[in-house]
Amino acid sequence: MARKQGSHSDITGPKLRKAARRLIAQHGFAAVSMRQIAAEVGVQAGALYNYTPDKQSLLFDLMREHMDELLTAWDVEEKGGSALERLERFTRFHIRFNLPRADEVFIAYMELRNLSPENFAEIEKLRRQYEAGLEDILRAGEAEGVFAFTDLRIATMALIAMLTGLNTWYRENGRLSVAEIETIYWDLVRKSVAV
Amino acid sequence: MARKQGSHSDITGPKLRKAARRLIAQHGFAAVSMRQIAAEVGVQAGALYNYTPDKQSLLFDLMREHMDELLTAWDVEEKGGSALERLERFTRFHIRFNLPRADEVFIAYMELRNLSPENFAEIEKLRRQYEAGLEDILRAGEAEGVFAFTDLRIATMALIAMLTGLNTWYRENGRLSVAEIETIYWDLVRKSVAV
DNA sequence: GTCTATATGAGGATAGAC
DNA sequence: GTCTATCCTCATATAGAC
Repeated sequence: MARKQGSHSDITGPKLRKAARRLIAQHGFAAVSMRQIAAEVGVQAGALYNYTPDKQSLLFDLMREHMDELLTAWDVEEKGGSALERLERFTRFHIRFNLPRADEVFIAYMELRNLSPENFAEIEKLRRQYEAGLEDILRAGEAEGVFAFTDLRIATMALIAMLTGLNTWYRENGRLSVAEIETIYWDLVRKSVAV
Repeated sequence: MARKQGSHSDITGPKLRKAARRLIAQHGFAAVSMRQIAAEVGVQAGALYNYTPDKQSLLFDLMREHMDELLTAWDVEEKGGSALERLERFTRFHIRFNLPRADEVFIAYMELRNLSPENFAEIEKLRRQYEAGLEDILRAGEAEGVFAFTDLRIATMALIAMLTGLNTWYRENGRLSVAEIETIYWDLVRKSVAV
């Protein structure tokens, strides 16, 4: 039961991740120092190395955690049905999942170049997996005859870019609710691949 | 006629901009040092300060030059006509202009946070100008009754995000020509705002 | 215009005391 | 687990010689 005085591993760990996420999203990985992160956590820089072997691992862990959560959440959401239903579900899921995670999404897209080659490959694999989810839906819809597009791969990338772009201008407490935004985007998505 | 030996201002200047553009796009502004840039130019770091007052100005000049070229080029291209013609022209222009400028576009989107507040405001103004070009077209199309969308601002941002996203996956010598890509995207754009 | 040399500071990471 | 102190490297920017 007794816990050593000064032992805060269950507090400092999450605080470290949270501070790193916020600071990296705001200033960029290269521009943020371990000292800055430590200051936000409330410890000295040296103490951070009890929680991460180095700065690179810190970035990698943030990105992998984000991608894992994304894939797991989509796995739960994906429930079959017609291609049209599945595409609507994907559209709304993507918006609902990404909107409250502005920092994570920003980092996942902007800091790829700061990953070591091995770490980059791993994150890239997870991203491909997610893209494959949408690609499957579009392929199914084409087979059903409810979707039409010239190129499957381009349609996939174009839709993801369109939906993710929302994060660059969305601000909480804006003039539209998330539900309204979902519906507006669903209208654009649906028509863009309509027969 | 005579030129002092060792005077290379007309060579080193452009070389500096070119090296900075490439390195910043690859590694990020914060991660690139003046020494790295100088090495690529072929001079010592101190010599760069004959061409730029500081690192921040270097970034700002790159971004402003890019936005100026973009706005000037679109100004030439924009020739009136029906909203449908104008939207097709915008779509093809955006792709044709941005595709060969991967580094510039990347920097323009990724390094905004590394601009000083004043510089940020100026670049942001130019970006808004460009967005307003598309917004005008969509508004005109709605008035003509040839376009339909729920929200003008979202439609504008969604289309720009979709088109610009192309830069993240396009590789020269891929399986599709630029002309083919233009047509494929135009199909997606046209349908997404169709009545 | 470019060089070398340097001022001045900050960076990541580690060692050893508590 | 955290602290202080420190190593070592690298950064931007400037000064003055050529």
